[in-house]
Order: sequence, then C-alpha cells, then structure tokens
Amino acid sequence: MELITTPDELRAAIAELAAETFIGFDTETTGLDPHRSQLRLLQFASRNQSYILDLFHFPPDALQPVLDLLAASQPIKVAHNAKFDAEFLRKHHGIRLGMVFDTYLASLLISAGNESDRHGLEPVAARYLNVEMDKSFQVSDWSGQLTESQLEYAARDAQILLPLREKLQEKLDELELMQVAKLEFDCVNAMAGMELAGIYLDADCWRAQVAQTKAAYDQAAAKLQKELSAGAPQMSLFEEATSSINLDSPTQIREALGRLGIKVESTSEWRLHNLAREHPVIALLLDYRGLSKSLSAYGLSLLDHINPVTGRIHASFRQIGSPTGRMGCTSPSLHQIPHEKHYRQCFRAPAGRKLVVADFSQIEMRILAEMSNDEALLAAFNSGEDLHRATAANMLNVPLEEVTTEQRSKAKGLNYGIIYGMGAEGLANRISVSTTEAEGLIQRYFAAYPGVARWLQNAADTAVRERRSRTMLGRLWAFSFDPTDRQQLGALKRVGKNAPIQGTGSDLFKRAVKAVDDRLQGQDAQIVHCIHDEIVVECDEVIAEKIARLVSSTMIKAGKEFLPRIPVEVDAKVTDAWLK
DNA sequence: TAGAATCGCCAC
DNA sequence: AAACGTGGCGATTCTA
Repeated sequence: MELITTPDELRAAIAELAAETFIGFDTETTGLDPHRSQLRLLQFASRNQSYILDLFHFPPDALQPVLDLLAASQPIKVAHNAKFDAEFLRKHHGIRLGMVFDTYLASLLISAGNESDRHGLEPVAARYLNVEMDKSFQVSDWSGQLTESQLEYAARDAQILLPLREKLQEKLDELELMQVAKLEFDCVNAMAGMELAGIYLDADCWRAQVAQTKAAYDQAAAKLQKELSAGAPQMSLFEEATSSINLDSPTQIREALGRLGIKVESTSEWRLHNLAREHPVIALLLDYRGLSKSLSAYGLSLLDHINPVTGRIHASFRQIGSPTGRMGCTSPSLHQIPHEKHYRQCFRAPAGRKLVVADFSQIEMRILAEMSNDEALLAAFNSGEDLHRATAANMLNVPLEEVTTEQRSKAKGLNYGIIYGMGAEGLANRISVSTTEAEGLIQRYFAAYPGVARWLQNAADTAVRERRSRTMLGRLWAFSFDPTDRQQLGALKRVGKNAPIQGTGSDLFKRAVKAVDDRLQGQDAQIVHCIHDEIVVECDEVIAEKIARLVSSTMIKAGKEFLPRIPVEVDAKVTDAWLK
C-alpha cells in the first residue's frame, strides 16, 4: 500500500494505473450524504499495487490527473456500488465517473432474485472469494487524523475488487448475463445524477394539502366513531370518552361491524367494497381509511426528507430494486405518491424552470406483442387505433366504430390483467362481472390473440420446467417457488408469464434512462425522477420545449431497439408541476 | 419491549 | 374465503 502525498508520487501512480484494463476504485467519506459530507480518501488498486490519496492533505490544484483518470472510459473502474462514489465525485469535483464494472450490481444479477443473498462487499467477497473482510472500519471516523489500520482497511477494499471482478465476470459469462450487466453498469451515472439532483417539493403547498386532508380526516373519524359505537353496549360519558374504537385496528373494526349485524371475514377493501352501497357505515369506513392512509403515508413526515443544504428531496434509488430489474425508491418512496393533483402539484419546478414529464405509452403491452409475435396484436398497434377499442373489436368480431364504452372498458381490463397472468376470478373481480362471464371474455381474448395465448402458455410451462425466466436482454430470475405446492405452482405460472414482460420493460427503460442522461449532458437539464416507465426532467424554462422533444425522441429510439416491429409512443409534457 | 409478521393500500 | 405481477410504508398485532 502506498500513501500518495506529493504531485510527483501521484503522477507515477497514475502512469501505472492508466496502463491497466481494470483498476479497483473505492472512496471513504465523512458521511453518507454527498451534500453534507466530504470526500476523504480515494483508493486505487492495480494488479500489484494499491494507492491511497488523502484529499485532506493534498493540494487541490494538483488533482487534475486523478480526476482525468476517473472520468476516462479506460481503465474501467471496478467499484462496489459505484453510484455512491460517483455522487461524491460529481458533487465535489464536477466529474462523471467513466466506464465502470459494479461488483454490487453484478452480484445482484448473479443472485437472480434470491432474496437470502446479501450484497454488501463483505458478504459478496465471502461468497465468491472465500475471503473474510472486517468492515468495522466502514463506520469509523474518517474526518480526523487517520490511523494506520484505517488506511490499511481503505486499501484492502480497493484491492479485493480486482480478484472479485474476475470471479464475478466468470459467473456473468456462465449465466449469460453480460449483456444485462453492461446495461446496468452504463446506467450508474444517470442514477447518481438523479439522486444528487433530487426533486423540488414546495413545502408550503404540501403543508396546505396536509391541513386540508387533516380537516376531512377529523370529520370522517368522528362520524365513523359515532356510527360504529351505535351497536356498543350503553356506556357512561366517561367510558365513551376513553374506550372508543381504534379505527385503524382491523380487529376492532370487525367486532364493531359485527355488533351492528354486519358479519365480515376480513375488513380488506376488496371485500368491503361491494357492501358499501348496502351499509352506509362501510362507505364511511372506506372514506376514513383513504384519509387515514393519506395522512400517515403522505403527511407532514414527507417534509422531513427535504435536505437542509439543497432544499430538495433526494430519495434513495436502488437501481435493481426487484428481480424483474425494476428500480426501487425509498426514503421517501416517491414511487407511491398518489396521482391526485393535490399531491403531485407540490412536486414542482423552481422559479425559472420547468419539468418535462415523459412516459412510455402502454409499453408492457407492446412488449407482449413483440415477444409473442401475435399477428392481431401487432396489427392492432400498427393500425394506430386505440388498443383497448381494437381489442374489443377483435374479441367481438365487430367493426371498430361499433365498440361501446363498456366493451372497451372490459377489453382494457383484460389487456392489463393478462400481463399479470390473471385468471377468470381475478378478472371478474376487477371489472365487476360474473366469473362465468369473465371466463367467456378470456376465451374470446385468446381467440382474438392466439399468439398471445400460446406465448403465455409457453412462458408458464417454461417457468414450471426450468424454474427460471429471462428477459429480452437475458436478465435472469431463478424462482424459489415450490412447484409441488398447489398455491405456489399457481404463483410460479403467473410470475412466469409476467416476469419476462415486466423485466424486459426494465431493460428497455434503463436503456432509455442512460440515453436520456447522456443526451442532457452540457444542457441545463437533469433527470430528477424515474418511475418504471416515466422519466421526469427538470430544466431551464427557456429550453423546455426543446428538451421535451429531445427526451421524447431519445426514449423512442431506445424503445425501438427492443420493439423493432411496433411503434413506440412517448407522451412528453412540459409542466410547472409533476402532472400529466 | 423490541423486532418480526401481518394488514391494508399507494405506485407502475 | 382472493390469488393478476413488482415494490414500499405506516399502524397494529404477534412473539420471544
């Protein structure tokens, strides 16, 4: 291990590192938030030497060679969760990390959805190299005088990455995951940029929204409490004041309903929904639940996530958030903000700026058409007609213009349900028809789209036979369902149908995210949010229309790579707030 | 009593 | 007494 303390030593180290194909790269920082913490150490490893650069004791104006090395596409930087390091480099030194091999993402891909595998550097090194690493220094104080053992720890982290990459590369090749790995590695910079930028939330707007909800909630709670207590035994005023029903407790609600003569097995929404018309108290309960959810999940606590330095919300994105490759988002989960206007209008563009909200239209149905090669479905998309209307026409063998609103709505339910492996009962529930009618509809659907029927059957069979599935780019999900268990077999078939579609959607979307992020370089525009098939960009208002066209065309081009036989449509809007 | 498990519900 | 997929999160209830 060599501690670099002078520009001369740095030049020599860079010369050696630059000659490599791969170098290990890691950083130590004084904290986890790039906006509030400092970069302390940069650690590099070549095949035979490791270097540490202490940024607290090195002239800042002599750093350029190392920044150039990091920004260059060669050598490839091997890092564990490179997004983290990339954010600090972008924030404090204004550079984008060049080509990376991310051992964290590689490990996730190789695990193929196995939830028991952990993916920190320590467990990954243990799993693939049989090396025991002591990570206890990770949380040590990296802001003061560093001890020799801290430096050794730091160097070791970078050193292990090269042998780890070799092993992971072997596995990726073996499992034919290199294409999807490349896709993921290429997406790291876009993810880093998005997290670092964050999204602006108008706090006053949000507070007003919460206050309004709170008032409605109080009213609904009081009314519901009164109605539910009607069946309770007579109580003194004191008892009434102290022993009220906990409206958030399914158990207590069930008991209270029972006293009113309404017997229910469970108080879940789908079960209560049909009873709401018959019993006003149930409608009241559902109303209360909506407001309660709104206050707890989308209440003032969201404001706690506003970063004091930037004034914006920097959610944590997980690039591979599920076995299908969809991203995950936490702290807060910006993926589950309701789309009612009073919530989303608070996510805004600051003064002088605009948001471009762009999403792929019906992308999973298009993927189904492409993968299944179903002639009628392909034709439906290529005709440019409304998909659900065309589906209804195909199912009922009637001309397009004769399709009624109700028929279209049922066809829509089928189109969405089918990609989740839905059965007759599920469909019946969803579009409010009898199970018999639902069975008939599904039969008609498969008669209209026989290629889809064949593809779905094959996907389910393959899932049961091989207990795994792949996307167009080869992303793998090894299922842990037990096919001898009846229920799990059902789930296995449904996931077998859905995973290739949803997963290919992820592949396609990530290609788009990377491409859009690349195209926005050098412009006053930045991706600030991603939700499965939607990209939100914040930019200077003067260039917003141009950016919208750029984002849209870039997304379509990325989509076309996956869907050569189907038109790809993107709805892109320039707005002041996160609204469509 | 703290953490795990479950319920219920938001997104795509 | 559900079973159309993927997730996260807050409140309640269970468990040791």
